[in-house]
Amino acid sequence: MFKQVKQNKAYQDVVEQIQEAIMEGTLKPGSMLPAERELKEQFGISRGTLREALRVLEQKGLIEIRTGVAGGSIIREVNSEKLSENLGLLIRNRAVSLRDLAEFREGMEGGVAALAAQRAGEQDIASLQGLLAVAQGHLKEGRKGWDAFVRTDEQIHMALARMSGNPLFITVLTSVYHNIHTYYENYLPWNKELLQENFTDLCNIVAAVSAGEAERAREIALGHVRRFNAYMEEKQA
Amino acid sequence: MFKQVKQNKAYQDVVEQIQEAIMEGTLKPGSMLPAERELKEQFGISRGTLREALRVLEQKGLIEIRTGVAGGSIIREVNSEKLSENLGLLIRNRAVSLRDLAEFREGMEGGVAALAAQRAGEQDIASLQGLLAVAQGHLKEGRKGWDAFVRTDEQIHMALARMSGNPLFITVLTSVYHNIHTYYENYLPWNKELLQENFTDLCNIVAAVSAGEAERAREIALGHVRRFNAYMEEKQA
DNA sequence: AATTTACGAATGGTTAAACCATTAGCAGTT
DNA sequence: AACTGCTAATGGTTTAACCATTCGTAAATT
Repeated sequence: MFKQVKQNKAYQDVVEQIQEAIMEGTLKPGSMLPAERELKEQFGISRGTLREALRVLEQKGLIEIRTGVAGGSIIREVNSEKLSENLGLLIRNRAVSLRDLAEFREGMEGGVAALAAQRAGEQDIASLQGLLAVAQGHLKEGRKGWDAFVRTDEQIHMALARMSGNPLFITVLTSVYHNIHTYYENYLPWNKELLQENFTDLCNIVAAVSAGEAERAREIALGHVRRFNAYMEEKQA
Repeated sequence: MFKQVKQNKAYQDVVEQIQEAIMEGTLKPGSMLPAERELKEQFGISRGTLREALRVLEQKGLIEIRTGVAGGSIIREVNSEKLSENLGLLIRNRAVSLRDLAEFREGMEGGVAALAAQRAGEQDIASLQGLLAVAQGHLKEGRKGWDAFVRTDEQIHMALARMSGNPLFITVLTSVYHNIHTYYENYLPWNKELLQENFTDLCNIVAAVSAGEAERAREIALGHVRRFNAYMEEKQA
């Protein structure tokens, strides 16, 4: 008949209050919370309890805590760092496999390329072409340039994500790349043909984006990721 | 010349030790940590410091803390709950627009439907058809069944995500749906034709999934989301 | 015998006051 | 002008005690 009364622990209540204030905009990024000895008075709790609350907020990525005379709790710009960290935990625990990551990427890259094609400005296109040039340079270096090439490849994909203008794509892809990288480094046998093929794909994607051809960009990007994933499956199996 | 010495705070050290033990498998899900008063001795720290560490581990989703005589810190099966929570925070805070959410959904639904078509078993297909029947029932109820229809629609999409077997899709789409729902409820003007059209789409998607036709499922799902988003843009503009 | 009640013990939750460690700014010195 | 050392404010940690919740068990009741 009646609803269970929610018995909040004191520190949870503090976390919620501060989190809501941040979400509402009452507390703005860059501003600081009062000192611990002041805050504990405002909330009417002990310092230990307050510190448990602050640790939680820190772990959520909502505040950063600094020591020293000008130290304290600084409200942070919300970012995807903790999300990425969390994803990394899942991966390490084998809850998310390399295959899962690759599949997920396959689902998103096409859409990202299409959006980028619709929205890229002149500056964006110039920066893409700059990255392509860098990639080509690394490719010419032979084996010792491979690592750098892969990183540049990743940068191009991230640049496309940014041009999509969609913070969700940017955040989620950032996390995926950050975590997929370790797999590549440790397990994937690279070779010259694969890199060359990748480079050609990238050139085609950039060309389609530059021309504003969304559907063509989508198709090429999707094919690019698919081919890459197929290679990976083959080598891993 | 020398590398900066990393001055770990005591609680961080504790977090790392316990986290590593969990990741390595030394501490298995379901097992319990010693009581706080015992643990603090083992680590050689005070109880307050230990509790800060436990709060962090709890916030990471690695342990669950229970009170009472048989209480304590239980090692949890790693799951995506906190990742979802984190994504929700990002969505709320970054003022991710409805359009961003819709675009992102557009990027993923096609791939999800295709994977579901490849992987759905007999039971999965039966449960999809059960959901369709429920949806149809709500549709017949007229206006008062609309809300229920929308919820069922969402359940069908979530079921497809689960059938994709990819924890990333499941996690991310769960967060997206959870957050897009509030928008729909508050801002979107539904009408009978739209719902009917949605229902037809769903039937077609389920048919394609049942037949194991991945590419057809992809196309229909993509078209479905696109048509829906277009309608939304029109009504919001 | 079965059920209910009351209590004890173990565990997490919270408090209080003190002291340690770090750091920005200032005052004095060179 | 540059260096040096002090001061004060802030987070980091410790200690010891008590409160609150919960499970098992023993006693009381039916």
